[in-house]
Amino acid sequence: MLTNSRLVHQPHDHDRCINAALTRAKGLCQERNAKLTPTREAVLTILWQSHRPLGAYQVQEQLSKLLAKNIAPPTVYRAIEFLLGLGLIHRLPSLNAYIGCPFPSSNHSNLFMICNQCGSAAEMTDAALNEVLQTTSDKANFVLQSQSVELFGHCPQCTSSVMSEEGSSDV
Amino acid sequence: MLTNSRLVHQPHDHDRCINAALTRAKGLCQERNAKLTPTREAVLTILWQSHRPLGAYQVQEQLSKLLAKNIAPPTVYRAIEFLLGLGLIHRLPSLNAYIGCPFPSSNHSNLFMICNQCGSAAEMTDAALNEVLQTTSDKANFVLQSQSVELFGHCPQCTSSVMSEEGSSDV
DNA sequence: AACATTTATGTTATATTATAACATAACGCT
DNA sequence: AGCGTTATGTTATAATATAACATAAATGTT
Repeated sequence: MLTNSRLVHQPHDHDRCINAALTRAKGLCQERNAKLTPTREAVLTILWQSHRPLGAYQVQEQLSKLLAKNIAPPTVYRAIEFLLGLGLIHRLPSLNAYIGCPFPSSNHSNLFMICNQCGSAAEMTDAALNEVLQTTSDKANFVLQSQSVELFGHCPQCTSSVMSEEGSSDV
Repeated sequence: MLTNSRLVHQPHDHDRCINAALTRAKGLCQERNAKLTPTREAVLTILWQSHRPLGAYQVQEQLSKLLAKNIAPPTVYRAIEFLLGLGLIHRLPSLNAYIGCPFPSSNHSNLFMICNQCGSAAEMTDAALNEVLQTTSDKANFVLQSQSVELFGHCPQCTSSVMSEEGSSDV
């Protein structure tokens, strides 16, 4: 089972995460003859800097700052589209938001655990899950092409902090 | 395994579907002391009339016709919110669309099979799936509260028609 | 190097989905 | 009837996403 749950939910050297992600991205782009332009690289970095999914307009803000000029929505959406195409990021439909993918080269079908409290999203792949989805589809004569699985609840960190300080409420 | 796959994908007397759904809705509202007002009932009917999920503004159009007066978005969204709250309809996040729920009273977690070709969406519940999701969450110390599972592909009908007439392409 | 071709970005406008805020109307209770 | 609660009407606007066309940058070809 591939997961970045521990990385998302525990303190760690996040700069190394980001660098590793950029290195992977560059490798993948070379393989595919795709160009990781400065804009695209900046968007990828921005998405990786946050363990929470970011909306396109949040990306826009940060991108404008980072590149020190006004960036219009289409530029952001184009970069997002490019990165989605390579599997370097994912879209979380229920949040209208985007997040870096920790294992872009593995041919996986994604599952997200989204914390209702802190907004973090951890990605996993689970063979058992994919089997069940395939079996269920087969039973219904449904030809499965892709999937979106979003789980909502409380991440480990928020669960333990809820235990100590009472009366916390979700976002 | 609860499913409305056959109903969605095969010809049937759909008026009976709708009537049954309305009857269930009325029962549920009585239980919960909730009022199924004409507007809400109309929205539910409209959503049931289509086996494809409808966007809020599609509902608005049809509702305006049905009630023979201009209906503004907030009215639609309020009715939708009400129906969602009772579990009478579901939202499909990846489509920004809504659809009637075939088994609102059963305490289920939903899965949708969405056809990329005809746009139909069939709902199912699958015990095995829910177990896997629970197990996966447990392993990650994630406290699961709710979920959204959307499968994309080709429904049985479209799959068989693809076989006969070649060269069809997805929406 | 000069040119054509493709690819990426800039720019403006607008479509689509959803909600805020406040006003009015309908309902349910005493 | 009067009062509080719930539902709807109305206007404006927020948030998300894309269309359409112009420019620029990179790439390939002669």
